[in-house]
Amino acid sequence: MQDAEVEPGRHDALGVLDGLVGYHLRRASSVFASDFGRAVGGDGLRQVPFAILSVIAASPGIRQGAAGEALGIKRANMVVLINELVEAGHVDRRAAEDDRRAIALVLTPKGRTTLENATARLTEHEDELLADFTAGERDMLIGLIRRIEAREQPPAD
Amino acid sequence: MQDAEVEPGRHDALGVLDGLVGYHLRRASSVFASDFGRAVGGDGLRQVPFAILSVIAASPGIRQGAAGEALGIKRANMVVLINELVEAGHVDRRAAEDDRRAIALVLTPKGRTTLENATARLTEHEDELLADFTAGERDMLIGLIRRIEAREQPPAD
DNA sequence: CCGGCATTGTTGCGTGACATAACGATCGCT
DNA sequence: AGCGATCGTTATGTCACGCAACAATGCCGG
Repeated sequence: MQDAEVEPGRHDALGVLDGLVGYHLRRASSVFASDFGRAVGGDGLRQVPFAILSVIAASPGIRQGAAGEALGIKRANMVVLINELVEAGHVDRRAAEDDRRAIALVLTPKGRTTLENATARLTEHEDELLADFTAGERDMLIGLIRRIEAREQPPAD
Repeated sequence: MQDAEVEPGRHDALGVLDGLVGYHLRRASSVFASDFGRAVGGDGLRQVPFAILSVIAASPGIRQGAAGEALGIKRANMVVLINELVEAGHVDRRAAEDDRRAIALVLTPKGRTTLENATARLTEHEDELLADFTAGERDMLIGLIRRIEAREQPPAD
């Protein structure tokens, strides 16, 4: 047995932090965030706007509030984000048919191609980042993470 | 086989987003972040400062820069964070012995108890959040996430 | 020994992703 | 008709970053 403080280098000296799932989740998430930037950041597309495009594509005509809810984004913050996407020509605001307060969101053709291009480059980057994962490990990972997401708690009201 | 768009409710209609590991990582990380707030947020302790306390406890006398590096925090941002911790009486700045530019960080007794209390409440909360995970699944999860962290890329310089 | 260069902490500023509170317009229900 | 809930909006604040420039100090080659 050697002295305990000999080699702190390998997996760092994080202390109790190293045993907490939350910390590792945070770091891993930031790794993917940086990679997102390398993949599509050059086009000025950020994570949240990309997520919004994806949701709208999956449910054309979705209400602004519903889109935000699916992504855990507050209505107040959606406004600015949708403004951006409209000004960028990726999204059209349309009046909802049955509710004059609401706004229905649809992708423009440009928005659709932007989403497709970004998705292609993004999956490519993810494959690279997860190169040493087997398909089974990758599914396992997504499965475990989804179970965590399911435990999300409402903000107490 | 039913129509594909029948029930978007259950696991949401996220579109391509649902297949991307990065997105799920982000959401799961935010679930833990909220839980962190519920666990120790009342004491005004945030994730990053807590992480710093943990690193200092693991390596007393560590340089400010080295502590930041272990956590992926830029030196510029460490200044404010350490200021906070010093003002809160959790950390002492000491002059490094061998380098008059550097600063050696140590926990105060108050900092140590704060760290211990937070750690206790935190692991408690994590156990709750991961209640339906077996020990094996939990280890599996941490293992997979750590492999992602290892793929972190330097900021190009 | 001394002049250039890297490193340490620091300051200032910008940004992205949130939160919270208050408001007008509209809807639904009684 | 009236009242509360809901939808989008505006304003404002916070947290966790990022980058650029700087003084003080350390290191090293000539």
